[in-house]
Amino acid sequence: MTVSRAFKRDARIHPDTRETILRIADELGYVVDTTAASFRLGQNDFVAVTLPSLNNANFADTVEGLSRVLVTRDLQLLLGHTNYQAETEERLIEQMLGCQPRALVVTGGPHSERCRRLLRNARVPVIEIWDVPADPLGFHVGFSNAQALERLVDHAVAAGYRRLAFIGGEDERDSRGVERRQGFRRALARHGLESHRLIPAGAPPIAMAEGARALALLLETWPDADLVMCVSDLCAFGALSECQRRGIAVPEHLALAGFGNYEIGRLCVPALTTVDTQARLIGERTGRLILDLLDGAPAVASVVLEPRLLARASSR
Amino acid sequence: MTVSRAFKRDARIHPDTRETILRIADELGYVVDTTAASFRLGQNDFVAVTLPSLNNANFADTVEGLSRVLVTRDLQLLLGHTNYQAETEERLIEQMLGCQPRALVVTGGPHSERCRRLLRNARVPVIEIWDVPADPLGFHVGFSNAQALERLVDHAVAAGYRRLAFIGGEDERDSRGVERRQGFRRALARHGLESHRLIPAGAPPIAMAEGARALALLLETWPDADLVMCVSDLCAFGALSECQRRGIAVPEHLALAGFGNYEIGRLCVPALTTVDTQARLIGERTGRLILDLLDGAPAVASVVLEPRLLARASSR
DNA sequence: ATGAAAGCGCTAACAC
DNA sequence: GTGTTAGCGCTTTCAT
Repeated sequence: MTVSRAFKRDARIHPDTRETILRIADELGYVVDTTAASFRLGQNDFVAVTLPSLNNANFADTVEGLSRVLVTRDLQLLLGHTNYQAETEERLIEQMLGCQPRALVVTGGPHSERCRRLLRNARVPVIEIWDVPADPLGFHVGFSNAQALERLVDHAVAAGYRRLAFIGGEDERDSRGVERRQGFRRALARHGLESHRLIPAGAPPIAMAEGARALALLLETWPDADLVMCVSDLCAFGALSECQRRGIAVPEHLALAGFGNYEIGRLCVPALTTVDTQARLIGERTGRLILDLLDGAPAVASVVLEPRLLARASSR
Repeated sequence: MTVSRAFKRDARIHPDTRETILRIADELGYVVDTTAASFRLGQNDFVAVTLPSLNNANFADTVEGLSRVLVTRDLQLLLGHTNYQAETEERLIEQMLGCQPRALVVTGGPHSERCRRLLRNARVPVIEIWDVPADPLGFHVGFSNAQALERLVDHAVAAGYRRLAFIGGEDERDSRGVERRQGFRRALARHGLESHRLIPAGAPPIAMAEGARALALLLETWPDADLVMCVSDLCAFGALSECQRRGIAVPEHLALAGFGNYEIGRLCVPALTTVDTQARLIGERTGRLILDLLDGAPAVASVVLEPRLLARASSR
């Protein structure tokens, strides 16, 4: 017991005793067994986070923001990725819950029924992020993907575009993409415009190559389109690159818009009109929510952020 | 005890009993408490990984490859990032070792003295990746960044380029960048060419914006350069975008080369000459090494991969 | 300031 | 095939 106290910061122990113990521990190469401590305390210092994909700058920004907050309490991130597969997510979440984390942060996706049950019965706070779930499992920090796309459509229609197309969002595994496409259709319907120019982009993750391919498909299918919205900036850049290869002037012949405010959209020529989802802020707010929960402080169950429209040169 | 058996694969238990238990557990949302199991068994299922940055497609590929191998044994990744800061790395590695992982994978960076001591005294295998360390701490899986750059220079010189410049690699916190710059200088010296056209890119992580800024600086400082090599494809794309904004034809007026075979380099116009570092393979080989170590199988201490040169349209 | 006792949830070993 | 027992190393609680 005295040894245990010697290794704690604020324990009542005689300085000499502590010093002796620490010295001997050092000689012996003794280190506190944190697995035993975690077990005894029924919890450890992990905050578990699931992501659809590791290779995504937006999610990386969120994790960065989350990490920045949690590191102030020496909390460790236990990261896992689902590859946009519900079964993988199920396995991952089960494994993570078994680790008894202090909180579980779940990024998007339609969850399997079993997964939803696991999350609902979890003995730790569950925070869904990057979305405003219709049927929340607990806490959530995010924004409305559909509404963000509606804003983008409103802006494009105000700028005079009438024959809008959308690339992506047809694969149910990417629920945020699906929502964006729904927002696209809803907004066009509201404006009394056609919303049938929909191009599939294939299985998530939707990257640049998919955008290039989808643009080629668009030119065949809906050559009359005057603006193409893409499920992400990466996809939009792929489309832009295909325009460049084909000598199609952007935005003169065809306008483009992306989603997510990735760095590529700021740097490419022309720069992409997009929506800033405030990825880092999502992480920071999630982190603060977790700290509030751990402190027993009052915590709002629903944090809804406002994505910001960024009008750039890829559309007029 | 029977419940415990029900959750184990090769336990002697009646199929009906197991089924009943699993069903009820599922209803209850019960999951095995792995902190207790880890404690009881004296070890857990973590493999800890440090990365300089989370927001990097190359590192993400490596983690993806590693994960794909480790998941076959239900090993979990404990991921942490250092933000290219030696002090952050020290804190991170200390915390990770406290978790008693089965192995510790360390990505790059110059380590602090204390950090090196921690790693050397670690009671679990330490694997350095993404480099061929001069003074290995244990195992390593990587490639020679310097040699990869030398190959790239050889190719450029063979193509007729004589006034080569290099962007990045001046900040010691990015040891791989430093190595690449050294390789650049060494190869030029070998060819009897000048190697003084060096442009700083600032603090890591070097992203696209830094590349754009550095290209502007290059045009002021070394306007005679005929080819610019960049510390990464991201940086090179930034430089390319700056060329596009300034109406500089690539590769006719100025040729470009990147590093890392990022997706952007394949899609942009013109596509980037680059080096494929086989990021995913690094992860897979690291995973297999770890499995060998856990199995007590003979494991090679040093895995050196061969980066592949990819000649594309951004240089002739 | 230090020590004694109990128990966290699991699993190896053994009994039936 | 299933149940019983014991104990992993720590920390909380209470006693001294």
